[in-house]
Amino acid sequence: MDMTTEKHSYHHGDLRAALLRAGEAVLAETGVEGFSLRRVAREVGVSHSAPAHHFGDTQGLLAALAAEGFRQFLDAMQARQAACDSQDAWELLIASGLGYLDFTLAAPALFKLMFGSDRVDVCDPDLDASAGAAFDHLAQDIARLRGTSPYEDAAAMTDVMAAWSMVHGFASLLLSGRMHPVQEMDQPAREAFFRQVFARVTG
Amino acid sequence: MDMTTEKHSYHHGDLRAALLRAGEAVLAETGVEGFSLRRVAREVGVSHSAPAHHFGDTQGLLAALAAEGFRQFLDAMQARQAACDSQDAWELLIASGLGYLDFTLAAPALFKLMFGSDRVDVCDPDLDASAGAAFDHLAQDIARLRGTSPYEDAAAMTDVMAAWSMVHGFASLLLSGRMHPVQEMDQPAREAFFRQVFARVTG
DNA sequence: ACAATAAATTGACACTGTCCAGATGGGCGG
DNA sequence: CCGCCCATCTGGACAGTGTCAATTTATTGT
Repeated sequence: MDMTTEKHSYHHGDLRAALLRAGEAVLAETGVEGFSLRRVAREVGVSHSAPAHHFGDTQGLLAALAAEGFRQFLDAMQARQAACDSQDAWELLIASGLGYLDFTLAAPALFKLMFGSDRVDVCDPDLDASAGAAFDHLAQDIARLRGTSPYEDAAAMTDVMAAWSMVHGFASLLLSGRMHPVQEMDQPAREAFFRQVFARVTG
Repeated sequence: MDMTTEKHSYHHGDLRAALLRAGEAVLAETGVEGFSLRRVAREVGVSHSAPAHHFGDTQGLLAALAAEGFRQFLDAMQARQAACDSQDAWELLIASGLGYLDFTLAAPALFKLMFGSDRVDVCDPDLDASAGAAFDHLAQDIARLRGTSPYEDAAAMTDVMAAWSMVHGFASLLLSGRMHPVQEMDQPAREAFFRQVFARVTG
């Protein structure tokens, strides 16, 4: 009766996890548009329609990958904050922004999938939850900075949207290849430039 | 001679323009990921491989569509500025931002193609030119506001990047469906909210 | 042990993009 | 006026793709 508890090896071991791992690799290699379910199955060494039993269709697997992506995304922001010397609220917000950029540059295809693609089922509850957790993290950063929760204070929510728009636009344009001046910078220069840009958010 | 729709010309007047028109419609209907070259050909009423003679492959047609998109994009910003009462530099910049949003919401699939897709040939010279023209427009807005050209003054270029990141992030998140509070607003409320957010850029 | 059932395979269908050999007909020099 | 060249367009072929249906395989509960 137990449905999907990872107890023992069924046929493959646990195909679901293997498919996710291979799916992420294929996504990184081919991009969202070139992503192929059959290719992922081939990579793992199972038949072409094995994935359907775990994820339904392509949208299902991509939604699972996007959900996993949002968790890594949150991790990247928290990692930067953990490595932050100061505990100043503003420095911590900057750290989140730098983590945002870290993730974007480390996993561009995943980033595009999470934010740009039509091929992912946006109604997936797991995806919605992990995306919500990432949003909450940013809201918390602003709450620490402003002293009020964005969920109660409209002005603080405006701050959240401004900060999010700024860092997301910066990351997104960087990936789109249309921000030539910044693209040629090395990492330290790019981060210094980002600090200058992001400083505008507070006013 | 006559360029209006005349039926069943064995060599079809100008197929290139017809393919672009149909391509835009198909793109709007199916999105980037569902875009199909054969579908476009079917829509126009020619054989499935006719488009290749004008655009090479799918990337070629999509690049042409993206280039056309950047021109409409520039038009949208200029239209808002033309309808702007004040000639104040700040108000004109805001108008560009509102035009940016107009275009994004009117042609979401085209927007995603222009900025997010891997399926477009980014080296296409026509695409590069029209994208550059749109960028120049924004640079001019900042030049008018700051009194110095971004191409000569690094601080002004930082302003350009900040303004562009902000409006692009806002538009992009709106499309991605992950900015729920703003999504439920009607147009006047959304524009008022955008003004609040965008005001952060100057400080 | 045996049957129920989840997991994975196989085959089919309708698509897709791209290549290639072949028709079609307009524009050009003669 | 004719006939030829060649860009334009056609239709078939091939290798992929996603998704559905019917089977086979192996694990689990009783």
